Amino acid sequence: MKITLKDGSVKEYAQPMAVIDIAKDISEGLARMACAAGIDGETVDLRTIISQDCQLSIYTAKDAEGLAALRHTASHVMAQAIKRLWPETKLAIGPSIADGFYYDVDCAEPMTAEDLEKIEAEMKNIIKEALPLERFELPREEAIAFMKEKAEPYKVELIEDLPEDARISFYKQGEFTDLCAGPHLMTTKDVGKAFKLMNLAGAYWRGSEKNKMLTRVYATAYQKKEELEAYITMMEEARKRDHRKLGRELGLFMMHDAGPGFPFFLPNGMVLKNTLLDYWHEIHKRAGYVEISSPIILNRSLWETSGHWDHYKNNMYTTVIDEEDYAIKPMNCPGGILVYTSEPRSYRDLPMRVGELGIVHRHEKSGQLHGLMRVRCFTQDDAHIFMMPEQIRDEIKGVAALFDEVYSLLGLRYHVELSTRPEDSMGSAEDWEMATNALQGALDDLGLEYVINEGDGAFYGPKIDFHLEDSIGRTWQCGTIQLDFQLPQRFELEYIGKDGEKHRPIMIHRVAFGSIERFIGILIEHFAGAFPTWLAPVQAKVLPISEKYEAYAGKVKEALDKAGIRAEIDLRSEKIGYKIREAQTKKIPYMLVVGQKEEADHTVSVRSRFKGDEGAALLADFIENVKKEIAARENRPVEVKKED
RNA sequence: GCCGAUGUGGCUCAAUUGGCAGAGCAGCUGAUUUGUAAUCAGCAGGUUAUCGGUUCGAGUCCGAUCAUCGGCUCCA
Repeated sequence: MKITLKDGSVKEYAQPMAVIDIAKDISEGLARMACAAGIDGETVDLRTIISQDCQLSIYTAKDAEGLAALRHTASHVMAQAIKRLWPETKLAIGPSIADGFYYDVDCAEPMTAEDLEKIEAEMKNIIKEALPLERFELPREEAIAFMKEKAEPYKVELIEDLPEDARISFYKQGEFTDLCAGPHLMTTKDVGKAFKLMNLAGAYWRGSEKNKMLTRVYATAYQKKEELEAYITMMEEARKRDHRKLGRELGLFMMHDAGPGFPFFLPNGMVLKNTLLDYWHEIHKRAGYVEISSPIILNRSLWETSGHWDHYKNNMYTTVIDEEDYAIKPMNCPGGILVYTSEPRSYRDLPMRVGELGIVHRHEKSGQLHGLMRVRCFTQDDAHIFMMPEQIRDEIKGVAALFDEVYSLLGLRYHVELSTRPEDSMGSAEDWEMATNALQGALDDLGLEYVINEGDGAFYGPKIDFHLEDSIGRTWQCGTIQLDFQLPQRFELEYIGKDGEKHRPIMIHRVAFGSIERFIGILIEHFAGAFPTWLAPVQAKVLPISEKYEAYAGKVKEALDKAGIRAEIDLRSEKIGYKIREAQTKKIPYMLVVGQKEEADHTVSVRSRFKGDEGAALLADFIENVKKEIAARENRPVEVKKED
């Protein structure tokens, strides 16, 4: 194909097979695009062309697809480098992901951090070589033979899973060829310099722990060096907000070898926890919930009825008392159910919303603990709703709306997942359809966006999960709404209907925070420890300029105490700058500087952690304003200051 | 549980090839009495995660265990 460039010269190109061009020579790049897409290059200001299966698509350089192609090509370059350095290594898969890309490999010798540097160096060579990426296809059988010859068992397995009549595509760059659907950049040179190998991890082949564990090399790549640097800086900043670090610095919680996975809440953390629970009580009371408390240890026969003894025993702490088996509860549902069965129920009682702040213990395997996010003992802000089938949709709606209110108040971003009937489910198809429709209908009514996880529901019913983000973008399931047909049957729950007959209620299990511990972990990272005033363990700190003003400072503190504002006083013989610095690093919302002027005028000099020096205010006025701010549970802009 | 890494005062980190465990911050004591992000001096604080091994000698090398970190799997 001949193309005439802007300068009048004529260049000939092979039919593009895989093309992405982040060319500096825009006129040539545009010419290629014009050729490929059959459009007039001069009228288009696009920087990227990608071909997939010979179908050309055009993206701007900023498009996610363009970046994904860059990273995917980088992953091929990485695999090529690894094969050059250790030819015996077997390749598995190497996709682009949200923050970069990875490649799973099966290597004879364990890889080390130093190896990453070697790989990076070899990748630079490959990029310098500017190897063109050539796409070709083979029929399935030939493709299998091809990968067998290359002694790549994982690739063979992948191809064997493709349909009989499939034509399998490969991408070749120099001596290296990989099974791949594409798309890719035109040459290895186009990967550029903005890439970095991040770390090593283990990952099971095909995500199953029954399979061999492979070595996963994580890396990232960007189009521009500045973008890569910005990403690395962002990750460093994010690490400063790690709840484990802030939890220690702010005196919120601690861990101890005496109980791995069992968090200790420190005084400041308890204030935070209790404040959240006060809020929880308030909104649940308003939403028509009652609250109960059920025992932490219950006997074996109860757990057999609930099914936990059979299905969850490995995660349960059990003990023998007076020759009888007991278990510490891993979930609160049986307790709630026993309360339901404590007296006959009428349709008039339904829906019955039974809340419980239940402490549960689960023996999570050692490798899965993570600060407050994943612990072995936690408090669920649980509730069980017993209802008639026709009430499902409205109840779900009420619960989802309540969750949205909680997350919105705190400015938390979340995403919703709807999980549907799994293969080994119980209950009739009609029940499942009704329940799933109810969940979906409720989400639609509320206008909430959600993704559907087909077949990912619990065996007893479909569910809606609410996922929140931590500081480095990992998401954690917090809220969940689960419909349950099974436990009402196992416990033979009943209510007397309008018709005078016995009917079986349906249950919802739901948590808004999920676990208080995890939710606090999320909040610490979300606010970078600088909580809005209503949540801050210490809301104001009185800072006398010198000993001479201790008496007045004491009066100020007393007034704050009386007004219900959580206040402390700093009586050390330090300079005011030192006291401010410390209060600031402890992320206390208000610092009240008091000296001669303030004492004479009955004022306080207000320094806001967020806004800096705000000048003098009458003590009474300050108290009124802060009380209002606390009562309204005002949010605060999230910001991380330099020295925090 | 699996793969890889790490473990030194409360915290952050030093300690050349194996050769006397150190600093800053925090704490305590004293001096200082201070006006919006670090006043000065002194004191105290460690069985180098634990157990075992190699060695004349181990924070350092080897093994096991525990915990933590990054992932995988599982999950709130």
